[in-house]
Amino acid sequence: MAAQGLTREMLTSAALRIVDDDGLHALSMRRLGSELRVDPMAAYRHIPNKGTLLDEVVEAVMSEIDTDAVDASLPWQDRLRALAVSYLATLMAHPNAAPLIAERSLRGAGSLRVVEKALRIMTDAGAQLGDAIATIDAIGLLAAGIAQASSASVEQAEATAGKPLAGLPPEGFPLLAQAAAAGALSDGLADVFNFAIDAMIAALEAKSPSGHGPRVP
Amino acid sequence: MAAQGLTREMLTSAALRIVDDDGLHALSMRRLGSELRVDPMAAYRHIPNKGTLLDEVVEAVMSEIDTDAVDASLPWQDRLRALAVSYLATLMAHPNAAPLIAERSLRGAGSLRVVEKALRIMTDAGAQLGDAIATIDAIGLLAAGIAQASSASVEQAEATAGKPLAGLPPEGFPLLAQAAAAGALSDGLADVFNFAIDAMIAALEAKSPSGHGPRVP
DNA sequence: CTACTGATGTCTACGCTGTAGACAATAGTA
DNA sequence: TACTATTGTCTACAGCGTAGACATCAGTAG
Repeated sequence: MAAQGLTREMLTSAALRIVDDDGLHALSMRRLGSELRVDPMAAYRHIPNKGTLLDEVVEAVMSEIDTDAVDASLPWQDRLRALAVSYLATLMAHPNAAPLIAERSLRGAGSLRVVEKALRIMTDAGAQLGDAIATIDAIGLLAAGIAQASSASVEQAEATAGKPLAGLPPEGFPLLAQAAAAGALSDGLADVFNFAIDAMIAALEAKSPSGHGPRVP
Repeated sequence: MAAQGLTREMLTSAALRIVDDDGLHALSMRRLGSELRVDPMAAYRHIPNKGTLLDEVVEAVMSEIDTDAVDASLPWQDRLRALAVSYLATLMAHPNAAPLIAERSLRGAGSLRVVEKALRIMTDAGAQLGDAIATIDAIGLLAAGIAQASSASVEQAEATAGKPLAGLPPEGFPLLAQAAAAGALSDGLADVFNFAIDAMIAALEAKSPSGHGPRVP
């Protein structure tokens, strides 16, 4: 007997809000119900189980990416980079949902739309389909990992009392200790992303038969 | 009153066996206890909570990697590749544990040992520490993603009735449909890994001041 | 207007989870 | 022999996802 009736969209957006605000572990059917002032079981009139609710949340996040925002007149390298950056930005806007996305993307149309767009950018530039898939796979997983890592200190590492390496014996791991001290493991994650993207783009360029991007009309 | 007394190692190896055999979801404290013919609560005499048990499982898997197996006389590119390949091979030997490793590596000495080794290979070759970190981050996340994806069809996708893209409208996603038909999304995952590694290595080579690998004595 | 039908929200209950706290039994030492 | 620390057992609690019965309502056919 809520306002005027539950909808799938209300469930999805409430679920995403819970995840954003209080983390993935806070999203339970009971919590979802109480958020919508409704019996926990009411959700099951609109979704078959919690798994599909999670899929819908992933779809909601992935649909925030505007694949048409990349300027078509730019060279393919820049378009690919722009798409990847906006993908990462979207994940960073919902870092608590990143594990979800890493696990359950490639299912709904919203996610596939982004992948298809990236594939087209690369194959239009002359890349092999297999190499293009390798590139988005690597970039997608990396972005999810980065977004997840960026929120790990907030949600999860509070159980381990601080940074991942805090309290580690610096002797035996001199390079890691040095990197941790320089903040390269947490602050420099955007650099990680850029480095990987540039590496993949350069590899695609090297493999492409023509020296510069071909333009197939 | 079991055989002669529980140990942390018995718990860890039993936990890993459960994960390997029946998946991550099958690992509960009750199941762990029944596997060892012991009360579920007995485990808590040796570990503070389930989370540290999971950390131990990650450590056990990571410790299977033999970082000294890579021939030190090889050029750094080959050594890095060998290390990455043996990392992926280890993950593929425990695909059900891959999500665990993606989430909880960089905590115990066993994991850090591998990372430190990779860092040293790269920095010895003249790479910047930041670039080296970017490389292992990307490779590590990618390997975990690949291992996870390779088992996803077994453990998880049985709920979604088959391959990720099965039952998708091919129109609208022509490239993805083509890739799925060619098996590039499941069979070609090793190629994804090789492509990414080669790309990262090439990027490191390009950034390194000296054209070929320097040898610091 | 009545009676039926389908949709939607509610309630109770089951088996599962991690784990706190009391109790029992055993091993090692003074 | 008596005390103590360690380790396994038992019971119990709050939480989880969700199956199934029941209640309430909107819309339609007679």
